[in-house]
Amino acid sequence: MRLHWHRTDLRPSDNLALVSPDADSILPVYVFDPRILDHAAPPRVAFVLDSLAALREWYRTRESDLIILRGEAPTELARLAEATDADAVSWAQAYSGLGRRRDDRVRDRLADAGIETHTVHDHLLHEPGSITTNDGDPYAVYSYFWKKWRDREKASSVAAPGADRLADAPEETAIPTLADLGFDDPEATIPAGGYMEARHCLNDFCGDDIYRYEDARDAPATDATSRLSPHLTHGTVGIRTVHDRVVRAREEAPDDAAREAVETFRGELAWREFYHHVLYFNPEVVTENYRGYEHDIEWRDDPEALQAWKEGKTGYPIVDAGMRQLRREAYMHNRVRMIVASFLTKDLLLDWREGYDWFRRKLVDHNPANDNGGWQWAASTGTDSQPYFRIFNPMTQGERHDPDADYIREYVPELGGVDADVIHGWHELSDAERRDAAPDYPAPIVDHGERREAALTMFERARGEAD
DNA sequence: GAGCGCTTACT
DNA sequence: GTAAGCGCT
Repeated sequence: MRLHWHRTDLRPSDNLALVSPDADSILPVYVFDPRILDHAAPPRVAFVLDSLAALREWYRTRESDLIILRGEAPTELARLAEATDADAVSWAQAYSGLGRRRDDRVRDRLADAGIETHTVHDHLLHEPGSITTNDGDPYAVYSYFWKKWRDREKASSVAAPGADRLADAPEETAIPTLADLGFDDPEATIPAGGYMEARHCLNDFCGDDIYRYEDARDAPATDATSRLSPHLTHGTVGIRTVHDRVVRAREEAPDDAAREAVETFRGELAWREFYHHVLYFNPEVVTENYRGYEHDIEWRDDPEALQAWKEGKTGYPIVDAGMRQLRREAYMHNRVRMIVASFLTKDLLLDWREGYDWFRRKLVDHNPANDNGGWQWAASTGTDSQPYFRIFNPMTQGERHDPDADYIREYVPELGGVDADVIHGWHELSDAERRDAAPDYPAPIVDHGERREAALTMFERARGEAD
């Protein structure tokens, strides 16, 4: 008998370890480890609890059960393995430094007890090290990575294990509540978790919105995105299942433009894999700049500006709408994530780590690979060597991507009755005009033009080009 | 076959 | 500005 340790693979089907032929029967287990929970936050834990309930139900209808444990993973898994006479424990390979260190401790502890461990690469279509430059190095530029990733053969999804492969549970265990785990209720409404919900998301998206993804993905008011990100982060859907369904959508595409749109979405799956590879080969990026500068970047220390950003009260409507969406839904449209990240680092001149930490606490889909990759891209400390210094103009971005200001008005009620042209020109109004239009919405807390120059100077100094 | 200069493109 | 490919040595 083998234990399967579920972590970010909260699904029964398209789960490689559950169908690998090396065990006659499998007993599934999930562990709430305080060392890992230290880095978690209410939105993600709430999503996990929801997903665990669905997964446990799947096992229970097959006369097995998901064992839920609390405590340090090495100790708990060794104890359960001994109690159930399991001779092995399997899990899906982790790619973050924290996850790999934890898994090393588990592997050592189990080896001491004479228990085998099996790890499988399950989270990515192409594991780290399998897509490299012609010299064999990991890529630091996405576009070259994409060219190789795009054309490489992908594995197909696998079925769920048959009931005959599942072991009887020795005891019934309870799923804890958020309060049991020491978390407050999230302030946001958390999207439903679970493998069924993930399937719905995937099928909804691939039946319709995927064909206009190219044109509509950057319009947050339309939101023609997949909403799959929490499911991919927590593994309520398998990546092979997603890719198979996307390829089917491409085959069923009505025309070339629709086929292109599907390919654009496939590019987003490649970004996810690219950033996982980057994190795997550079685990320190969660706290350090990927790109070295000659001197430290002299980020400002401005707690009030940081607080205004977190609360969505910067006086830049598109930024504030995004930050309010985050608090309300534990989610933010991806285009707006780029805008608020650029604003934090290039307008408020605050360290990307502050933004990354807030996202880590608030996003239901946070994972260190994608989130860190996105933050360091916005902060100009990451991969991609850019020919120009990237600074988003928050007004232009708002006008271009939310022209009717529908997204802004949805999330910023103070601007509810205000015309789009007034909203997009908010920075140009006099105090009296602003009071007149929306008395409860703040004036811009910084001047974008001034801060743009200050950002350029800050990075010139870091490069050692100015004093 | 590594080491170079040249070219190309960077969401 | 710089990573990566390419062709040449």
